[in-house]
Amino acid sequence: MSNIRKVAELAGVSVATVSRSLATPEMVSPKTRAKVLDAVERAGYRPNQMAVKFRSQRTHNLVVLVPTIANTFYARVISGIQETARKAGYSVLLCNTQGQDEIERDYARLVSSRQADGIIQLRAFNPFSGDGPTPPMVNACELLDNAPCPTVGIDNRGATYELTRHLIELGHRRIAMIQGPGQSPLTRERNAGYQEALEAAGLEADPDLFLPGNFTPRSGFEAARHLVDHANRPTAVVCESDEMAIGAVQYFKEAGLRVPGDISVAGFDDIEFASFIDPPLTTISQPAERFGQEAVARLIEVIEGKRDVTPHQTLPHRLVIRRSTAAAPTR
Amino acid sequence: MSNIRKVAELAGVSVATVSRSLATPEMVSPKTRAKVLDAVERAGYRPNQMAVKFRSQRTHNLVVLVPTIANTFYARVISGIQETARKAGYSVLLCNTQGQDEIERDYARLVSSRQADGIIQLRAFNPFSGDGPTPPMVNACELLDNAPCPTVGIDNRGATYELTRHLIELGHRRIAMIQGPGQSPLTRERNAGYQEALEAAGLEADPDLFLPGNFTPRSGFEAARHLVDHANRPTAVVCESDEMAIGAVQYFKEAGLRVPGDISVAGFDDIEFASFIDPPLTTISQPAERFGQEAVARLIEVIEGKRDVTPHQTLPHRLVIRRSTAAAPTR
DNA sequence: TACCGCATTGTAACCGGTTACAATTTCATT
DNA sequence: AATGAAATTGTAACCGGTTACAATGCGGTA
Repeated sequence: MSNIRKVAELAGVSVATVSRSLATPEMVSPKTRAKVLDAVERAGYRPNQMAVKFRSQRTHNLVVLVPTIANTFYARVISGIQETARKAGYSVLLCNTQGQDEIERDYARLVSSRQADGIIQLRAFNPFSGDGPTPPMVNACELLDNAPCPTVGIDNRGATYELTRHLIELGHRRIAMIQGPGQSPLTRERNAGYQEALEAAGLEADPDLFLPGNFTPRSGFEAARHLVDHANRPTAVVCESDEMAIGAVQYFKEAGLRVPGDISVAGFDDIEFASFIDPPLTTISQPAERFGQEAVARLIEVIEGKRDVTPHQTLPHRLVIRRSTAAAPTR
Repeated sequence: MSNIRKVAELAGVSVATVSRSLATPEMVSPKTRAKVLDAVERAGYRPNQMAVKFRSQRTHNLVVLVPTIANTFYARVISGIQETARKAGYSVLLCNTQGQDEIERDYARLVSSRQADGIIQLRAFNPFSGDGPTPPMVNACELLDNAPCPTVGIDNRGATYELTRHLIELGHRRIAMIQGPGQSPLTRERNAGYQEALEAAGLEADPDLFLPGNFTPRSGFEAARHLVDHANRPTAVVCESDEMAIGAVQYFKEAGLRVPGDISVAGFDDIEFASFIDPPLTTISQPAERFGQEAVARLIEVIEGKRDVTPHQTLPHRLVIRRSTAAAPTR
């Protein structure tokens, strides 16, 4: 494999001149540069980027921690990350972590071992906690409380409030909630928005209508089963993801219920399939690609040592009303 | 940032001994190793992996070229890649290419510039063509003809044949086909399987029933519109992806047709949503994660210079019959 | 012609590891 | 105690770039 010294020899100049011809051409006379470029061509020379990165102590790699790439919402965020990173000259090291702390800590070591300049986390977990000062990191999707890093997201509480309120305005009084996983701030925020909307309307929150889920269609399907079995069935369900909403709709239909005739279902995220199922889903649309774009922009600012990087960035969401929600059945 | 020389000084040994204590502990006496490990601890030393990679000329990075990460089938393949790569000590550089040759060639340079050891391509395009000898590369998903590299996939022709035959056996005579994008070998193979099944049953292929698509729900939706407008509407449709099948089903239902009562729809891939829509999709299940696993295994073999790496690997598919296909309506 | 300043080019140190080879130590054997 | 092989450790070159600093070349001016 040809290196800079071979090129220097071929061109009859020093290695420094070769390096400068490629990196800072304005420092080299046009005549010399032409000689060098010709030698580069003849030698089939490609700079060894590992050497460059090693020498410059800057890898131009970004680590992205994603719980599961098979989630279409995350896929959109990643597309945004990828696109912006590419434009800024960064490569993306994508890590599928299944939401496991241990795996995330493991991948986070890519930064500590200087294989990457920074990290974008899509989940509310700090893989560096207790490890000294946090390296450049940004959180996309979730707005953390007392975050150790800048975050990008929507107003989850407000969005869920709107979604719930939409159902209340349609006359629903018993409204169930199928939650996201664990006790992530995201789930907490959405739960809070739901509760607040009920309270504001003077409705009682029935703990039996508060079901756990994990963002997969299957978990929505299972949760729906519980609701149908419930003595006092709700007339509407808010789901914290479209995937779960799709699973729930499917269970209701299999159980012989009409959506939205007998029960209204709302989702969250507005994934592409949301408008291609029957009935098309009422949901909250999030600017997922922009999450990725902004997250990369913030991260690069941190990496480049910019001061006062915006700590929280709240992007706009949008309530999208489709046909899965309708007036509550008149008992 | 502490380096190996600081540790050596702290431990009172040479840098070589520090290096050996970490990389080949059996070459160092237990007593010395203990001293070194203690010094490593005290110095908070983390080896600079960029230096290691640069020196060893092996990056342990793999580039993955994916047309769009937002496709749940590709997402599964990537999960398989990721998992296997991780176990083998490789990191994955994920590149969303939107199926554009130029972007792919660009990312492929990550290998030529020695930022990665090899590349996994999910599309039928050789980003190195005309660039001298092809670096380590493997193609997952598509079985190329005269491939420049090992490939992993299913028997697309056979699978589509089975799927079409299933519809024929249900009594369908007019069967439409919504195709994949462009003239990829994958699309060609599937088209061929469809044609062969028709021929074998003595059916005429109507070119009007042969519609273009691009794997998205929207393209399936649009293609379905053409079919419904057609004077002599088909009674069944084979789609080359579940996404398109879901879009098609949605259009048929909006147009007042019953699926499968009036028209049967079959998909391809068996994505997670396939069983969570109404009606659940008849489809071909592919071992997507295994594509990724096997592709990585083959690629590592190539990288490590193993000879006679299996050139084509055909994995088993499975016809999954659900409720979106049924007997043809009796005129 | 001698001298100065600027543009261009060359020399060599450096980044942080790995490893070939040499030097030293250890320890069983004679 | 002397000997020698094996185990352990040290020295220094090396990977392929970048860049500080020194050296050289060139044109213009006194």
